[in-house]
Amino acid sequence: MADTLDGEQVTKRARGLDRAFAILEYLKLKREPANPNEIAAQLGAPRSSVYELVGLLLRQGVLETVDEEGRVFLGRKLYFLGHAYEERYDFTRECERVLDALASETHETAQFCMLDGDKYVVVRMRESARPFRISSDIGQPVPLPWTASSRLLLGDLSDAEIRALVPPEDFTLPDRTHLAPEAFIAQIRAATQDGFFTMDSTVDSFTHCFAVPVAGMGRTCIATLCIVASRTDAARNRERYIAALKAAAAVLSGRAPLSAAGSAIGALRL
Amino acid sequence: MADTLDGEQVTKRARGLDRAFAILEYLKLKREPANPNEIAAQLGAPRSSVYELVGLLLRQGVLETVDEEGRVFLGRKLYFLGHAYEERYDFTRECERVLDALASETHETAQFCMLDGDKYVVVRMRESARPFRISSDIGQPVPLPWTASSRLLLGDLSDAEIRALVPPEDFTLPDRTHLAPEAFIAQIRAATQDGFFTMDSTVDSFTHCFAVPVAGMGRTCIATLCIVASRTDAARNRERYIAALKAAAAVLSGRAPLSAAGSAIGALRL
DNA sequence: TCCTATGGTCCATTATAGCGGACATCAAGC
DNA sequence: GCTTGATGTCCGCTATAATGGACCATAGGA
Repeated sequence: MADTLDGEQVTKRARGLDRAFAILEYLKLKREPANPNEIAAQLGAPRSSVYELVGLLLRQGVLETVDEEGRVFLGRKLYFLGHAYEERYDFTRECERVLDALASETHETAQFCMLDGDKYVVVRMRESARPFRISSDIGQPVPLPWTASSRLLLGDLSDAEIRALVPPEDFTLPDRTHLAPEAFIAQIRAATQDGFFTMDSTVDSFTHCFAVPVAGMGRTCIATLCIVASRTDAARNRERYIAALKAAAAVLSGRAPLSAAGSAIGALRL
Repeated sequence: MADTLDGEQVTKRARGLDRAFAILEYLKLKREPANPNEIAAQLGAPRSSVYELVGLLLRQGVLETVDEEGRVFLGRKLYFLGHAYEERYDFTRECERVLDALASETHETAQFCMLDGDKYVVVRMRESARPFRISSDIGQPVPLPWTASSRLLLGDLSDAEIRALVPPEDFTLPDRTHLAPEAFIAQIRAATQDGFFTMDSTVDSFTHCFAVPVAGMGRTCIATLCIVASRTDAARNRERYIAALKAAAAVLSGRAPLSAAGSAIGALRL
């Protein structure tokens, strides 16, 4: 497997730092410990390199040994760094309150979502009491075309930028059907115009997703607020949910971290 | 300034990975954005190296650009990685509940603390409604001798290991007085024997700290639970607080992450 | 018993990452 | 205007990090 962030030119040797974060990313995705051997195999990276990197990361407390078989997982240091990130933006507190309000008002699952490179991620979430499980966990990257939010998140990019950003394979939906990039872009333009987007979930067959943009930093959409509801609920309460989302987004708009703005553009620079 | 983790032998060139995490650590401590120039100066690192590293970390989303002047801060990717760490241990949920119980029962600030290399850190905290501010933020490293918890956290180490672990300068307390290592070790032995330790805060003049050990993974203390109270409250409720802490620790003991066990030992290996 | 798969260490080679220092820019102070 | 300091870029040198592959140990399975 090649680099996740593929650099400008094809180099023979990978940079230690990039490999290190590939290891962390792998563990984040897998969500359970692994031994260096396995990590190397899954990453397609040289074993000797991975063993060395893992050793370094262990020394730093960025990885931790989990059992006697040498398996490792993400370490406490990452927790502290993540905590410092959170603390920086009192914006996050605002976000929590807005999600609470949304969830208690609609009794549905409410999410705050952003771009992470060329993927969509849920940043914060308030789960409803409803029995069904949600598609995506916090921080787990999801191909953009699979999500309602992406129709808003990419609103500030040109057609060419969108095509450059989204990997071709991401246009294949979970049900193996293919979404034409033109159709995707058309939906983006319409959604950005409307100020909301809704669609049936692509990852299950019984939920419907609502998304509205959170504006800020001179961009029309640096994040989205979403509701995930059962399709029957969604049909019954469509207008109410959209109104609730728009009201919530109004609270948040203009308060999000500046850094959010650089996200998609940063990915394009590569 | 030399490496924070000083390696075995003195090498001329620092490793990129170590520098990178030194940068992250610096920003975590500073708790606000900085430009690469300043980071390099503060770290005593070559500017060209720091500029390159910062560039790489920005590409990874581990750092984020914060303003037009090129200042950077910790990035969203760290938040996601930290979140994955948290999620891994349902132990954390248990911890939250225990802290809530402690806080509501005592109306004091309750903390869950661990070792981080050769420092003490607060991992989780429930702040009381009392007006005074707490000494230490989550994830901020504090010299061990300054804290009540350290008298328990180091209980499994030998005298020699303790002397090797704690940097000499850390024996100088915030009020500039010096604590003799022998006295420190004697307190550790006594506290470990007693199963608790209390002392007036070293960082302010009006609070008193209570700490009890959380056992697990074959060690007598992998973490501590603490209460920070005003000195008058502390005197009035001493026995009650200790009892509450011991009960809370009993709930947690045996459930903490295995990885915690490696912490102090790992630091000694260097 | 041998054979194979899995997990981990070690080492020489060489591409390159980290470094130092030159250079450019801009703003402030005198 | 000239100087100074703070910021960022660029480039060549060389110490060394990343690599491939040999090697070893262990555990099953045939």
